[in-house]
Amino acid sequence: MLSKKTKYGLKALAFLASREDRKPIQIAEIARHENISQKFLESILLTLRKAGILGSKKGKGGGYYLFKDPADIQMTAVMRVLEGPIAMIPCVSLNYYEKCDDCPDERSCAVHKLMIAVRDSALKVYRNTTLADIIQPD
Amino acid sequence: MLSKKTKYGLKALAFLASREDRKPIQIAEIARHENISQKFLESILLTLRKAGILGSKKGKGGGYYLFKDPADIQMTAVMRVLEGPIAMIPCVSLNYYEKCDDCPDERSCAVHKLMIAVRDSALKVYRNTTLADIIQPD
DNA sequence: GTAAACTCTATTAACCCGATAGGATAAATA
DNA sequence: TATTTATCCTATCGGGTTAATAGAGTTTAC
Repeated sequence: MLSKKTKYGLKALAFLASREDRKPIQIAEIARHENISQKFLESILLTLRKAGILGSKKGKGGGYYLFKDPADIQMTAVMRVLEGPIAMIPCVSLNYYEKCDDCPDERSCAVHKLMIAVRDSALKVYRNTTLADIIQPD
Repeated sequence: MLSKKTKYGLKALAFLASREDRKPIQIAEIARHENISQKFLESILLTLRKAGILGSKKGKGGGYYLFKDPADIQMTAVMRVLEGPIAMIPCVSLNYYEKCDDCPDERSCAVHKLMIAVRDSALKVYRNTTLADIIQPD
């Protein structure tokens, strides 16, 4: 399941990207527009800022804004920050590899094999999709 | 994240499929061979039986066995039974569709769009992979 | 009829998620 | 410099899910 954190984060990013200007938008406005709990959104935007995807400005006239052009923001980065590893199981994770305790031999593990295929297919989608792509109407 | 339920279920299926004969195998033997808590595995195998993927035989000499040929068991079926819907969010689920409360228009929703692509890529993998495929060595 | 094995329900502990609260910090402006 | 605006950060909490365990019930082979 996609977490609400990721869902809200994506929606917020899409909202920011859909604005022509790059002026800071306040949390409250994003929350209102996307029907998101403001306090929860606050923590999500903070995460995205720490990950270098958003910039922020404090004080009056402050808010959040995209750091890069939407076409330069890959879904791989966004998903990793919000949802965590793209792999469904640590033993096939590129960035967070971890061995299974119970598995004597990865090469002959059926789960491993299947999950490699799933990971690769998801990666392909995330790598080929940018923020610009998902705000376009069909 | 892949649940342990799914992981163990897949391992058990792979173990059953790797046996040449189709005689019933006891839970205890599968659990031992795959390093799985026997009681937990018990409930998983029961689920797979109710879903028509496994057959069982009670009493002495009983156990679980594959109902069909491994090449006829698609991962779509297994994943749906063990892990649930393949879609990461109900609004893009083929079999368990549900509208988001907060989303005024699906067609213009960035999350929707991305998740459709992810779902399709996962489906492609699961549909093209059978139990026979994942027990083969590379 | 007895032992072997699946069936089913109930319970538990641990963990994670979504949400909220409250104050600290920083910037703009008058 | 005082005030207002808005982000920053930590802590907490309820509820739900997951993984695992326990135990009694039922069916079958021999």
